[in-house]
Amino acid sequence: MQFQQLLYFVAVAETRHFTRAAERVHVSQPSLSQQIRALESELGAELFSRARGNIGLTEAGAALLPLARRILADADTARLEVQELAQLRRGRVRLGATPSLCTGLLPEVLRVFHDRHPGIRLLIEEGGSHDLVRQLARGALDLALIVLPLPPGSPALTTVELLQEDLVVVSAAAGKAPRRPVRIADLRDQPLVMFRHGYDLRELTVAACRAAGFEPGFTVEGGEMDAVLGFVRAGLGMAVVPSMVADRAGPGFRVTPLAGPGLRRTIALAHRSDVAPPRAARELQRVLLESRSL
Amino acid sequence: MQFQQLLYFVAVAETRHFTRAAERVHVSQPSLSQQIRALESELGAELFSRARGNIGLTEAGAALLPLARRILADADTARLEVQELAQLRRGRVRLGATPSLCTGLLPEVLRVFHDRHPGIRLLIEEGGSHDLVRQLARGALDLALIVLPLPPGSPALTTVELLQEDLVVVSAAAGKAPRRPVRIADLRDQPLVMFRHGYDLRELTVAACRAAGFEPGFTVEGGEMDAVLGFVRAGLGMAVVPSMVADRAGPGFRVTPLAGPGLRRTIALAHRSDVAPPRAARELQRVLLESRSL
DNA sequence: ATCCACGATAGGCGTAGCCTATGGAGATCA
DNA sequence: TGATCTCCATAGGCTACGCCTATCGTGGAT
Repeated sequence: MQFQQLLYFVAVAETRHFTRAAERVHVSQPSLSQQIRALESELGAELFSRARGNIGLTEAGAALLPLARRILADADTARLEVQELAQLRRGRVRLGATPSLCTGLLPEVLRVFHDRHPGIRLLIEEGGSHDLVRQLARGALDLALIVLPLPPGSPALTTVELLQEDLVVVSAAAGKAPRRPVRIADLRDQPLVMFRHGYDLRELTVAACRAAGFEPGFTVEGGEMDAVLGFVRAGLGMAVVPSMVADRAGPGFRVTPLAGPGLRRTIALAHRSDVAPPRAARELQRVLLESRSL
Repeated sequence: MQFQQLLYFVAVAETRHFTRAAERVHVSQPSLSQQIRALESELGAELFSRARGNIGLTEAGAALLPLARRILADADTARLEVQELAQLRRGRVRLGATPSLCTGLLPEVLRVFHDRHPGIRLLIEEGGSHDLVRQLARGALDLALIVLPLPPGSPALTTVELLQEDLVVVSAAAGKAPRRPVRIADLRDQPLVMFRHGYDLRELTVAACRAAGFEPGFTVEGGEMDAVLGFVRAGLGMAVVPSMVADRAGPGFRVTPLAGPGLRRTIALAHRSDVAPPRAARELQRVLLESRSL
């Protein structure tokens, strides 16, 4: 049984005419006749009663017709569905990102992407780089924005550097924070507000303090980015955050750059190396990389 | 898109393994790979993520899978249905027969047929030969038991002689009917009970009387075979009926053969010449012809 | 480092499906 | 009745596709 045989069969059943059916399906009449014969022979029953000038369905033909129609319709549906997925009219992308990027970079980029491909659902997984890497490997994410370098022992991921961001110190506008760049060492004995475990920023900041020779102390600890900023504005202490976040934090903050080499972190796009990401994920990756040059 | 491509696709989706899928569908692994590629290329999307040792469906593949399954299931159903029809496990025969045959020949033959093919519905149309011929031509009947010769101007029908039956005179057992064969001419001035219009027996009997030089008169006229026999038994008159019917009529009747050439009629099976009857009808025809030799 | 498992690639073969040309059998009309 | 027309079936040839075997390439395991 072949699709074109069913197609020809339906055409003959509907036109009650071999020649006209052949025209309708764009094959020569003998080819159509031959295929109908082949179908009949395979099924072991005549499908049409071939009376001169009055072609009609046999019982077997009548039984086959609705099934043939449904099979052809399903095949069309299949083509359409897959095409829509391929053409980004439908689908989804599962994107992982660190909390700071979720508030900083993503909103604008996702808006652009959504405007271009309104049919694609965007599923955002907010988490630390470490968790994101694991989820990528598991196939639970298509794409993730992570902080380089990858933790040691990571599965095979392909990464593309997206941007580097400087870390800055934010404090309450009414506070006593200096305006000139500060060194990490200057943070010794300063009240600090710190993110919950899981934020790469936490590990990075703590490591920097230790490198400068002191163990930081936290007046408040835990909470997401917004909470931390709130604590800072309330005067509970300072915090080290990406400059991008600090810039958007609004009034009530004093932003102080870090002196010397400062602190930077490299944000990269990552996906599994062994599997090409879905079409929609590749497109989102493109949009993300494109956003870099804006 | 081809059926075997969908079959291979489902096999790979279910085994998550090209080599094992190839074994399952009994083709070589390269052939299967090639067909999957062809399908992917036609649909314009990858269907599988080919990670080492972990073949998985892409979104497109996931969208296709249920449709592919349904298409294949429908194809199987189609094969099965048509085969059941062809193998006489299902279906119907529309058989036309004259009233006398319905009561005489048919019950036994239909019982035999039904025992052999319990899935076939038997639709019996009782009517005069003339009507039956018209219904055959219209395609409303597959097969009919008619009286030969065909009326002039009949459409193209193929007939097979089935049997010849003698006509006899039945009368009430208590009546004065002679026991020796009678001639048609002897029926002059005898009270006759006659079938309704439409019975071929009526035309035949009346024609025979006229040929013998008289116009028959009827004491009762109309009614089906059973009614006529009832009138005869009640002593209302005699009737000319097929010997087969007379034999089964039971007690209360005297059966008198007709002398000389007598009256015979030829019963034949008829079907349209331009269309082969359905499988089930051909089978019924076979059983009918077979019954002749019993 | 070597081997193994597994999917991809290459090349050859047979046939299935399509084409054009033609046959043959009912309808139709002069 | 015969000529023509219509329409499906048949014949023969060509191409392309699907299948095969043999081999390669590459990750993962020993």
